[in-house]
Amino acid sequence: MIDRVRFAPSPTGFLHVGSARTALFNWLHARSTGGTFVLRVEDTDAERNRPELVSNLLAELEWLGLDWDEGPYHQSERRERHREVVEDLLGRGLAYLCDADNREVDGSSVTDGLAARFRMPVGQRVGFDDIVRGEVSFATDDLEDFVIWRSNGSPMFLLANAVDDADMRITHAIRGEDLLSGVPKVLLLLDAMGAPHPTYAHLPLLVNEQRKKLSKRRDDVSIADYRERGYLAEAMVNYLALLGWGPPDDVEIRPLHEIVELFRIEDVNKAPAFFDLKKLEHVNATHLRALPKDEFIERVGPWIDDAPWPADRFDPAIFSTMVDLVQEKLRTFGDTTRFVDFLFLEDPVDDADSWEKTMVKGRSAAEVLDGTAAAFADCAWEAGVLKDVVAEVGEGVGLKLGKAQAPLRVAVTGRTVGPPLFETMADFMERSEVLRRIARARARL
RNA sequence: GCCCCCAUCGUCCAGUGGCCUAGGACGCCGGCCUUUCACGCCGGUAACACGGGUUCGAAUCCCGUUGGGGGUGCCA
Repeated sequence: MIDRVRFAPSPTGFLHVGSARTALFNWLHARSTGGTFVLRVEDTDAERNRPELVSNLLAELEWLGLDWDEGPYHQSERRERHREVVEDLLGRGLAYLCDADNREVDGSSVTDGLAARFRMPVGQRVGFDDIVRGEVSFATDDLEDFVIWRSNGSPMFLLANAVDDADMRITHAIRGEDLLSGVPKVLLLLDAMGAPHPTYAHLPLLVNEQRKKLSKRRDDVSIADYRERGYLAEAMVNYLALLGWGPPDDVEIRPLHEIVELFRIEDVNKAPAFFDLKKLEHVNATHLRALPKDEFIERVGPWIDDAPWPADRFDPAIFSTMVDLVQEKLRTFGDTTRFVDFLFLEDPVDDADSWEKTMVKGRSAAEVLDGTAAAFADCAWEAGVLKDVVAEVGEGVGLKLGKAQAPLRVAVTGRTVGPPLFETMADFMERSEVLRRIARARARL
């Protein structure tokens, strides 16, 4: 029998990184074992039963490359089946109807205004063998009768979850540890239906710096936000795979297809993992550098289209050459424009920190600008020559090239950080424009 | 409160009784390279929460303590 796993998100309007990690681990298990990955939308709550919320979710899963084999099924479309199970339980006395004050009411069919509760057995212990956690058990005496059908005529999550897992013949329920304590109730429900138990694997939670479950309010948890900031899908899934799992050969940064080969759900750890943006950036930068130039240019397109310069000043040919100079310096696609914007902007940006650092606190800014302006006026317009000129001017005021080029760089590009300066000026900028920018900066001093 | 889970460098991962004077990665700190930044290279910092057992031997097994987290809805 082949394994059947499912990702069963509740549509909240966006894909949360924790959910993405759960989806990824389910997908990895399916792909690495030749199993089936089912997508099921848990929208029993009427509030969440909105198509546009679901389509966002699907789009992000597709972006991550997590393709599903079945579904998406919608729990909201299975209400009759859920009702049937509830009424069966009522008929057998395993559940009972109750009113708004939680008083038991006679009857064996669900009616408007009445909820149904599952009757918790007394004195039992419900246990299971979790793939990542081992043996886990709960005493039914610590649990209470729980609602399985709402008075508004809809099934509750646990009921729908149990019925759907059974009907869809799910063999492995791989999901977040926050759902661990709901397992005994589901098991009891499955037993009542005479359905087999799936094997559970509860993944450690993703936590923030305070070691609390990642929260929508305080933390950056939206996959879409990371995508928009210029993170690569391949970096995102690569990093997510590293939270709670590690490759046996210690090679952390690698393509998804290799992870599929190495992944085993039994190797997942139990301890919560901190979502470390610094490491994500490192993983992303590594994948970004590895992109072939053509592909980089194609994929960075949206950020270029969105750049702060006037569209008619942009020159694709210049940009293409600049890619050779800046691709290795970037951490995300979103970083790209600030490395090249000075070439396409009328005037360089005014970056306060850069100005402060070189023009105000730096030594001899005026002398360097005056000296280079004078020498640039009639020297050969070649990178090597420009470099020699700046080195010479620097020498005159006791600065090495590294320091001497700083004011010039800020005058021309607006920033202390950027591509190699002399090559860029010689190849892509007019002498007159460079002189204009030097003069412009000099006037501000 | 009650129930459940967790516990190796700041962080992620390795380690499943001897190969551990605990390994890799991110970060951080030095150095090299260098026209900035980055990359690359070299080096460094830094951990088995604590206390009892079991054993010839424990990061690895057991118990307890402490700490942290999750759950405890007619949300999922």
